[in-house]
Amino acid sequence: MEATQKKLLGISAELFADRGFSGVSMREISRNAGITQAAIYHHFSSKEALYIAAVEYLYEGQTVELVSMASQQQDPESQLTVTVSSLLELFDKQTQFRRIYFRELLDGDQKRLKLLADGVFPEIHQFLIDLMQELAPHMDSHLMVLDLTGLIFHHLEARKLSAQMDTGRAKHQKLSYLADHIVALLLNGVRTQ
Amino acid sequence: MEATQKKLLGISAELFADRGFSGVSMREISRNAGITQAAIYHHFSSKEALYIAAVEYLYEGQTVELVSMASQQQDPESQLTVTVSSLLELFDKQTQFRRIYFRELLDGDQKRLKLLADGVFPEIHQFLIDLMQELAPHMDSHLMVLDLTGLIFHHLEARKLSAQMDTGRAKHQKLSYLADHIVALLLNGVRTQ
DNA sequence: ACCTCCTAAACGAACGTTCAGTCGGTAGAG
DNA sequence: CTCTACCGACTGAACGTTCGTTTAGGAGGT
Repeated sequence: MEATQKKLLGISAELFADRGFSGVSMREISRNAGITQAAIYHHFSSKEALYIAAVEYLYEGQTVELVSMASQQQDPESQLTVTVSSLLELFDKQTQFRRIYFRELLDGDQKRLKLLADGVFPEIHQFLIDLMQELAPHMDSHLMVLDLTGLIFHHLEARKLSAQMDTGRAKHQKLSYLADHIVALLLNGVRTQ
Repeated sequence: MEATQKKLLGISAELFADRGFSGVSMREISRNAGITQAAIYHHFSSKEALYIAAVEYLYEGQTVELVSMASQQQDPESQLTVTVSSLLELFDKQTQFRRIYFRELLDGDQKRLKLLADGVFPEIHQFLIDLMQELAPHMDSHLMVLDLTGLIFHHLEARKLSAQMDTGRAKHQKLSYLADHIVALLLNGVRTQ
């Protein structure tokens, strides 16, 4: 792939994740990329095409990093612990992916959701299914994936909100504290161990 | 409040929830309200002021409905069951609030998040704290609220995504199935009962 | 005479997109 | 080895449209 094209995809992904499709203009993208607006149309046929390409570009990197985690642990419970804290750390850094995920949930049409479902979810799904199958064969693994992603993504994204609440305390911003809480909830629910 | 003003707020809330701040134009709002664009500025000073007013208008209705639920149940576990399915049903219908919540998580600045934290969360928080305190005094109730809202909101919003997946099945779209799953997870975690 | 609520029309700015043309490189023909 | 034709990558300028907002004024009630 061309250097300019890759640069455009990276910058577009960053801007679109930050402010959404209609919150970013082609002029702004071109300015950040150091080219003219017209040059974008040499590489992508429209703003929508650029957006979709940028989202796909963002999806590509995500699945690979997941597979190599947590499999070295022995018992399932340790694997879950490692998985949760790894996912928290990973998606704490991958802010763009997290935000695009939420934005696509809100605004993605059928076709774009299919892209998300086929391009990203199968791998994370399979990865978690293997774990959950061992840990909790009686649960609906499909829903378990949505539980985990929902808990992790929501906690990460809601930190800004927590910080605004009277009850919000510093520990709630710490990933390790979040991880312990989520693991405890997933393992035992609200019951005392 | 004036009828026109209320109508503007309702229509704005609907459109902004559907397509976001920059995805909706003042012309579109005025067209839907049956007035001219200029008339909006008689009631609201700017697009942003209208957006904020619409969001506040959307927040107002939410907290009241919560309080009257689930308190008639006896044991804490039944209360949780009723609460989860009530929240699922409520926010399944309140699509606008759900979408605005996610949008504000993504795009809300400090001031607007404070609005959300102070205007909506304290009530739902207190409501759930009372329940959780009884059910699980050893857990962090602040995080429990985020667990619950995260699980419920994410499951509801992710149904569109589930439908696109190979593993997506009809039962995953049923609220009662979701409710049973969430309650089971919250009560026991992944462990077999 | 004044206020509230509204319309018609227009403002400049920003939008996505297009178009003609330039520039460096490269390949085929002589 | 040079001329020429062509290529992809890009610029500068403009297209028509839509944007948020403003202005001047009118209708109706008090």
